[in-house]
Amino acid sequence: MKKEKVQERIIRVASDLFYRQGFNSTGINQIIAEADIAIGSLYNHFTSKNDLLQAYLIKEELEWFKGFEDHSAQISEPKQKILSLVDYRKKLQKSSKFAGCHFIKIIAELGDSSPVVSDFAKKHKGRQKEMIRTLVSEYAENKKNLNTDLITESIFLLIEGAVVTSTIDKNTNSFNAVQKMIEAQLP
Amino acid sequence: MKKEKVQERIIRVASDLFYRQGFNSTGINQIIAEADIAIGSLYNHFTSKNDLLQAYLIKEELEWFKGFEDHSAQISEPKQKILSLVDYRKKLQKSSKFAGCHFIKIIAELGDSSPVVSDFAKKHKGRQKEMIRTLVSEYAENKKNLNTDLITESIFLLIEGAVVTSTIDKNTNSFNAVQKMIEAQLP
DNA sequence: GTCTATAGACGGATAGAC
DNA sequence: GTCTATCCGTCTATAGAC
Repeated sequence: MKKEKVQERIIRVASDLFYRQGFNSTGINQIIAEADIAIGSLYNHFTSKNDLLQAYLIKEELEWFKGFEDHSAQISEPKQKILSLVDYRKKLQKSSKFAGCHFIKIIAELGDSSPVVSDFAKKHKGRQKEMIRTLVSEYAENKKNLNTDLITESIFLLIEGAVVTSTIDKNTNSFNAVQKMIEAQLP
Repeated sequence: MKKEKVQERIIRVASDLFYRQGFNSTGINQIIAEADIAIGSLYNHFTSKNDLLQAYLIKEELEWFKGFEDHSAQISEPKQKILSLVDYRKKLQKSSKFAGCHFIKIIAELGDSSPVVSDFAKKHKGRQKEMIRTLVSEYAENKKNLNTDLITESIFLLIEGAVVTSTIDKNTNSFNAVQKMIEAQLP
């Protein structure tokens, strides 16, 4: 196992705190304390707290897609892969104790105050939706009369709704309805 | 027109700021400046900033249901009333410049740090869902073979997903898919 | 890289005079 | 109700010594 570099440790600790406590509620002092580094060291690697926020978003973006790839590696059939995506989001919610989606959270906290962050979140969600669209299109290839655009959009919205609902309810019930709806829409 | 009392003005200004900027990003000083009152006056009406947060949530809860009542007053047919709910959420998003759902926002910002707030949001979403359930049940009365529980859950999730998606995308496209899905599920 | 010190602004909240 | 002054803490960020 490779030794974790200082910069990586900073990002890991900061990401964890940003996610669990919120960006505004997390101070520089807490980050350096938990990462066990000096403040000078932090500002040697990052120019500002906002710079750390960028690194956080990039890290979560990469991990999200990498995590799904690993989770669904054994599955090739499109419909099963879509159901595996639902299962992936459910798993993420459970392992984070229902902390919610990183990108929905940061947008809720920052609003439009940071165009860079808004843009990043928008593109991230766009990539998620395109991934679903690809899978739905694959599934629809040898079927007929399937409205792939509407199915894509509704699966995407159902999953997003299930994530926010499970964050509020602190359980995974909402994902079950999503799975049933997908079964109904992909006969 | 009745003259707005000081306490009402404080709540109105604070609510607006909490919603647009976020709770943590809104300071007491900004609230008293925009409400044009003295700080002593604020603490005469509210014991703390958290006390103001409670008042904010209660206000938004009441206004949400009152707003929907007004919006759908002319409509009695259940299916049309559900579609009117979608239209209501769309309208709220447009008029707030896509600032999102008050309750999803505050949960995203505070996480589990305030059980009172978490509980309030959970109950609010529960009331929304029960309202949908009532309408779906009414609709299903003289139909057969409709899974009202699943339809209720999926409509609720679709709407929640559409709200967060429209908040990120800054447009109302997502609501169109919801309306089409409802049409499909309520034949 | 480490440490401590500190700037400078702002946070919530309180007290006293009017 | 208004006003000003102030306490005390925390915030991000910088500077200097080792």
